[in-house]
Amino acid sequence: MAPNAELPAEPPAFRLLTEIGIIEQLARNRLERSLPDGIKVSQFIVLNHLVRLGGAWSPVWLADAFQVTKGAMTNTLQRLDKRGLVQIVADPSDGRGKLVSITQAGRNMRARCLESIGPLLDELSSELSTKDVASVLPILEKVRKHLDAHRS
Amino acid sequence: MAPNAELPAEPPAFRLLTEIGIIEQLARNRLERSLPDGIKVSQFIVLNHLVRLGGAWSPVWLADAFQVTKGAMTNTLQRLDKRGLVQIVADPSDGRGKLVSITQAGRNMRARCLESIGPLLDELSSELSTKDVASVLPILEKVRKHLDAHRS
DNA sequence: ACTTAATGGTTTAACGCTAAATGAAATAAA
DNA sequence: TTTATTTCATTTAGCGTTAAACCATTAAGT
Repeated sequence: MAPNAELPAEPPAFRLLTEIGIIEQLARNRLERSLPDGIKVSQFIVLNHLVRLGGAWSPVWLADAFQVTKGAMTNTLQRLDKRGLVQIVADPSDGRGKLVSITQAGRNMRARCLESIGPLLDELSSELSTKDVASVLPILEKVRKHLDAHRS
Repeated sequence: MAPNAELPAEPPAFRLLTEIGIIEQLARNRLERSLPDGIKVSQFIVLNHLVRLGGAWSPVWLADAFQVTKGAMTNTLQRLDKRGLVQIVADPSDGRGKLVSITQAGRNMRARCLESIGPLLDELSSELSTKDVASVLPILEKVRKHLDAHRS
């Protein structure tokens, strides 16, 4: 059974979100297949940011930065900690808080992750012109910032 | 602790996927807050397509169309069926298969869903120019098709 | 016809996520 | 000081997802 060819189009914003949803799913799937040792995208993101930013950060700061709940961040950090990829210590200036930083093993793992996702990024880069990406990114940023600002 | 201002930029394709990931999460969250009766995005998508396409479709066809596994589709269809929003019958021409179609209750629910997500779509539409969306969609489609074609 | 392979759908286990409840510690108010 | 409120982190329950195993049925190969 073939789809009907004469359908009224969905609203543009709807199509945008649909496209984004599908890409997210395909990209996450592809990334997690290529990441080493069962590292998940959420874990890689934390590793990557800890390496890039350097220093020590609280779980709640990380949760806010990556738009996930505290519970999700607790889970991610525990898994990274079990592998020795991050170091988690009590915040000396706040008895409630903790501070998370990268370890050398974490740095090495992040480097391996970068290598493993390289081919995918290269593929996309050759699929898209620099102009393509440059025109898309600001618009997506606008969408993201709007959604971020208006999440009741 | 403030982030370091002098960071080398991530590769463009990386930033693209990051942006898409965050938008997906924010959009899904916002949508599921506004959809009626705890309808999930995955359920709405199935309802919407059944209404738009009409007719009866097999679970495996739906799973392929929406890029989810058969198990995920089984789950979604079972929840829709429990609510009486879809009708599932045995495929008369294939003893293994089933055929899924929308019910009147499903049509009504889909209409309620469209109303409930209207405000979000309107917001995005006013945030983005028609030209914005028109320039973004083809590029995202290119990304999606590439990922779809190259998922080993 | 018989055997083998492929397909349709379900189920299970494992994971990530959210929302909400909890306990501990810091802050504000009285 | 004492009380109330906010914040940090964890835990629990529930949902959606994948991957893999499974059964029933159909299709293909011999």
